[in-house]
Amino acid sequence: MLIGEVARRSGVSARMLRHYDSLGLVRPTGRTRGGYREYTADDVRRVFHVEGLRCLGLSLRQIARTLNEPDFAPSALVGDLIRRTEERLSREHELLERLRAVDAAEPVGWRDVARIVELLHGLSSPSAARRQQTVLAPPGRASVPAELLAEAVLTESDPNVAGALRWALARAGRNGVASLASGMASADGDVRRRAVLALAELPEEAATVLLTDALGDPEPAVRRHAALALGARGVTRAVPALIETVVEGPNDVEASEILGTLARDATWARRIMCRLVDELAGHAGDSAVRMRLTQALAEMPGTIALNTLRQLADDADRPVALIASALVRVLEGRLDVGRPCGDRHLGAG
Amino acid sequence: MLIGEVARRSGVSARMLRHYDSLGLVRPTGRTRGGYREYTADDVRRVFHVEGLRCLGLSLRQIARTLNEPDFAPSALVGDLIRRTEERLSREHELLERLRAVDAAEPVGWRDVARIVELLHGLSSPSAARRQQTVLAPPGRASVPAELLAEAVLTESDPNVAGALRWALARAGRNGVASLASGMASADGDVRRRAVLALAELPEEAATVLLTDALGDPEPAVRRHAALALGARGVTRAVPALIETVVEGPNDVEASEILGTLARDATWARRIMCRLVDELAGHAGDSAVRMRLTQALAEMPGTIALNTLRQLADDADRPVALIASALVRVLEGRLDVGRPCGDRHLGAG
DNA sequence: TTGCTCCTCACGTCACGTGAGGTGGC
DNA sequence: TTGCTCCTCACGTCACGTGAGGTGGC
Repeated sequence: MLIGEVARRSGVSARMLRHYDSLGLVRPTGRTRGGYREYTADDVRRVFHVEGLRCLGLSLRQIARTLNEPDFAPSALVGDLIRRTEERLSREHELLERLRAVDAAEPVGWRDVARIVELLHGLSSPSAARRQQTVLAPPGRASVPAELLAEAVLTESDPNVAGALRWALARAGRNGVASLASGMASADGDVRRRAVLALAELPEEAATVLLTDALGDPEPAVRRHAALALGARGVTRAVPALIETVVEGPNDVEASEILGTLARDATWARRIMCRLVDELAGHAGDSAVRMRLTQALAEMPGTIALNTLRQLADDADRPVALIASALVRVLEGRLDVGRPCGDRHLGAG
Repeated sequence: MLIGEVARRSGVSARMLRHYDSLGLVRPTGRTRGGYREYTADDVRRVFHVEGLRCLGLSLRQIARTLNEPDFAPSALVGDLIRRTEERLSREHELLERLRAVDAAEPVGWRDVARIVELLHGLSSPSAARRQQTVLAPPGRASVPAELLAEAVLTESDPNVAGALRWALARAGRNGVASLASGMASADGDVRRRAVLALAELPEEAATVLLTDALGDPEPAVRRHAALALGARGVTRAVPALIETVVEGPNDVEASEILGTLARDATWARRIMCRLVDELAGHAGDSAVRMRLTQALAEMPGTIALNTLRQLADDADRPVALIASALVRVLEGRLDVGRPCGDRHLGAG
């Protein structure tokens, strides 16, 4: 079979078949009197063998080794090819991320493009100080696109840099919410927590909606931060998660204060009181939880928690009783200043 | 600044800086009397600009255009780079899949490797006939690794080829179950359905476990096929899904037969009867559903459904009443042959 | 004078494509 | 004789690395 026919059957160009010949990869068994290469069926099979290995990413040199060195086993080389491919894949992935970030920023000219790349480098620098500086004083004094800030805030582990990112994000307009929304869909609880913390500082309605979804998050910290942010916005759907926050511990003081604010509405005051009393009864054995709940009672507006606290002052749990009686005294003081002339008293303090 | 200093600061090799100079990308503003290149601060800025664009994947030629042609806008080229990167990414991804498939097959020599690649090509051919042939008569007459068959069965849309794949998979040993398990974790309902159909033909205990999990699948077709396979294995946990299958329609005849077999156990006979009667009452308005349930009653062993069917023969729903009375006649015939001499009767038929 | 830096020129990499200039076989 | 296929030789691609052989400035 002449070279053209082999090329047609195998899809390998005649040029490459001559190249294979010169490298010794596939030498046609014979030549015609005119010097034409003549391939046997076996030669053609070799061509297919070579193509098979090439489509695994082996170089022609490596294929030559597989043909000439009988001890050259596949396992090590295949493992190596896998590793290299994974590396290329992750590099290409990062490149794509950069390109998409540039595209999203809608640069006007190439100077803009170069500036965005510099910014991306700064935001993903291994040095926290450099990241911080990039957020606070971006190159070219231009503003950082909100999408980039949102992307960065989702992976930022340094609390100072994260704070700076949230600050900048809140000033960067509404484009960040969409990126934070995709962060909320992450399987990684830390990413969702960072997204919630950033959403907490965005005043937009869309942020409030996402925070409300986050109340059902499997991660307690995510629920907690969502509840605090929503409570501060007066969203009463956060009440159960706020109560949970008081019970669980972290951020309980803040949660108690917010519950106190929400309880300015008479209906909600009743509901919240009811939930707090329920939880007190439900955690009979747990002194720490009951102390936090007791302190939450003291945040209720006016004196609506006074009778409950008086009962708790006689509680069998000593620390709870002590705190409750101290709080009763404070509230009774509040009763005094609550009299018609009370305001003057306070002013005189 | 001399070239070495610029190289150190920018990370670009002196060789490349000379190359940039020769291409006109970054020409140092001056030369010393000795002919040394002298870069100004502005020249160095240009070097960084060029590096920024290079890390987006622009070729040096393209960067030269961005510098020399003021009308050369970023948008089109960036879009093009994104597309090309996505293409490379998907090619690299396919390569990685191939390499992993080869690695998993633990080839002894390079001939083995080439054969597996040929096999992969055959299995992912756009021609269904070619895929079919690859499964039934693999190249080199070697057996196809179970993992590859499992991978292929998860994406195979042609019913004939899928059937051949399941047949081959059932013969290929137990290695396929792990791949099918990852198919069960897919977000794509079609993939999970194909996985269940393949698991149904694997006798291993691990397959039964996965099928049991599939009873809780959100996709009705997945639950249905899992229930049929489990029921056929005598797994009574499939009963609720089998009842659901009778109610929903597709595969109801098969589901009824399996329920009949499971009802040979007296306890389960009672439970299944109870569920069927419940469903009959619960679908008062729906003639089609009630007909399927009535036919399922006829599959109950012996004559345990006879009284229920007699009641249904007087049902207000005409088609249901007609079917029920026909079935009552059949069952009463069964009563006859149930007499001591019945067997002889049957044998004489 | 001794290192060090810089200079230009040029080859090699890798898997090809694309000629130029010439010839064999129907 | 006219197309067609084949031959060899060799340059170009692309972003570099690595010399060779020589020189400038402390």
